[in-house]
Amino acid sequence: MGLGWRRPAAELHYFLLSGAQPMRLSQMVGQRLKDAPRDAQTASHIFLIRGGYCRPVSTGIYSLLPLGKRITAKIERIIREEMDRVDGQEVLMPVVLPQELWDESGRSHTVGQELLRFKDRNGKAMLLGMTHEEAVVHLTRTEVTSYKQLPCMLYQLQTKYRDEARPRAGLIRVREFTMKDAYSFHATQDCLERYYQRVHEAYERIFSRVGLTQCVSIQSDTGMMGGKVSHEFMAVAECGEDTIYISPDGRYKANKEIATSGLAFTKDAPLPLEEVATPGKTSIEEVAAFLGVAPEHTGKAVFFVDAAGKLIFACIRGDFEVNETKLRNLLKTKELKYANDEQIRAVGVEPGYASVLAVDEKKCRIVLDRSFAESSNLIVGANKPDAHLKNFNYGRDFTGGEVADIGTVRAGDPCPVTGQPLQMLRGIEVGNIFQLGTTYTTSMGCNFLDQNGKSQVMIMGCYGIGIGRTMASVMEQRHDQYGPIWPMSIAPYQVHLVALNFNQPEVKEAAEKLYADLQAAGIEVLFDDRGEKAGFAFADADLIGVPLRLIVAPKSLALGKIEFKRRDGGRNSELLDQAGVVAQMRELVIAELQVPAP
RNA sequence: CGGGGCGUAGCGCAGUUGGUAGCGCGUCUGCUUUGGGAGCAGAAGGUCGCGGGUUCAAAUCCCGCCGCCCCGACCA
Repeated sequence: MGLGWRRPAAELHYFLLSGAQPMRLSQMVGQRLKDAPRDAQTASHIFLIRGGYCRPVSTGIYSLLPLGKRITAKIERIIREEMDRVDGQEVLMPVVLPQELWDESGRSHTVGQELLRFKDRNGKAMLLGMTHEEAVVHLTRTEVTSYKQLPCMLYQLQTKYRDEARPRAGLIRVREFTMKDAYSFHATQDCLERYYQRVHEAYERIFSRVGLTQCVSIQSDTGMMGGKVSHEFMAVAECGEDTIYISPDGRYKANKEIATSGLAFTKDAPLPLEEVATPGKTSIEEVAAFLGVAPEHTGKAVFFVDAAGKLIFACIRGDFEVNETKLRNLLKTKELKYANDEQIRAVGVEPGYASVLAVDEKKCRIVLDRSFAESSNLIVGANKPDAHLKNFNYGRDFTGGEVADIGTVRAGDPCPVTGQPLQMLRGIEVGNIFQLGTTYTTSMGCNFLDQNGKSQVMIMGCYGIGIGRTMASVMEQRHDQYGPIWPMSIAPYQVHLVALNFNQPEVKEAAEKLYADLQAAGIEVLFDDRGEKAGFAFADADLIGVPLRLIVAPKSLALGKIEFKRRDGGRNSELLDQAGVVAQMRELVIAELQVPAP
């Protein structure tokens, strides 16, 4: 195609992608679109499609176009560097795995429909890997057999498939995606914990280097695994699926599933229990309004059915919501559904007017949130239609059930550590790290011989990062109304060269020369050689989001100048001397890559 | 899995009472333009999501299915 590629300057070779040619926009595959598909709603989804970064193939399944591939390649490169810095060794494990491997770990039975299973031509049960603990243990248990080989860490960048119930928001939640997954093996728990900390620091460097402006690590729900430590790295973004709470000084960070508040509840002197008529008032809002009190003076009853079909009677103060994850963890049940009226009546409770007083505890399990048990004189159901009880006091009127923290924290509730009001944010989970322990190494027999020649079970950690999701998250955090504003570290190109009035010989000549000189200086340059009108060219440049932009045009050229504009600088631009442009671009690129000049 | 919405050209959309499909953007050709998504002239591009039914006639009415999006549930 006669792209005029030249060998980059040796000292900058490090920063270039292998085989990364410069590109003429007239030849680049991937149209920019004026309108986004109607279903694209979040910023990253809109710009990923409009900018020609990727295209949908099926629900939650995308092809990456050259622009998107260049960005993910740079993210992957940064990840490789940081994984190598913590002594990781890159491997590649298969996407298609035999089910028998997952039978060994037991996960073929415990994982639900998210795991895509199929049979090969011989009828052998196969599956698509959604994570690779089994595969990596399969490798390690034969390759690593001595304490002398420990600790070790293997990582890969590989396609994962999860048959997600509901993909959404472009690349943020998909079914097929590239993940960096890493697995470490240790002889001792202490070694795992020290290594875990190193990976935590590597992750902080990764997310900083790829240009996330706000990324926090929070301790996360360890679910029924119990006792294991894990952290989620959350990119703060409005469209995030997870809710996180942070104290103003950052000392406390937790996600909705495990967050607690430092709320103190006060006990007033108990008043006599009294029945009041509340005809037709079944919800907290109705009852509170009807009786002229605030919701915090009421008690709410919420009914669930657990996996075994047992009814759960949850009590919480009227102004709080039950946190289903906390309740599920407390009950050690996998599944929790809202109960229907029939199921509620079956234990002798009147829906809408429920009271713990008349319940047979043998038929259902009663859990009381602290907000309910530690408040006084609450309005609760009278367990008969059209009536409530005033001045209910736990401890006096009822003593059964179990008291626990099953409430959802609200924005502004006091931090349990600092007492300051908690800030509530939305986040995208871009990575997680997990002290797995011996779950897989025990079940799959991954052992080593220690100094005494005794067989021991290896202790394991695992560490994931979603690549496409990271790209989308950076886009969520760094964009304006026109498109993304890429940081130099992952920008698809470093300089966007626009030629206006490209049909004029002097423009063409100057632009072609500048294009060649930028390449020769080792700079990744995207050359808009289409000769489109300025507005058209600029709108495309904004969608591509390259940090540095040079414009060759007749007016400035007549003065011996090249116009220079930053993507993050609004519409401001300055004129640079033609002679010094390449050197200046080189300096800026190097400076913004945050590495010392060679 | 529950609730809601949508399937007509690459993208965004219109299509009335049933009469044999159109607009804008994009694409191609020519000319004119050239600093924030230009103008004129011409052209290409459609199993109207799929299957069945009603009818002389279906994008339009009826039945079934599929796909896609949003909210919720679920999520090693």
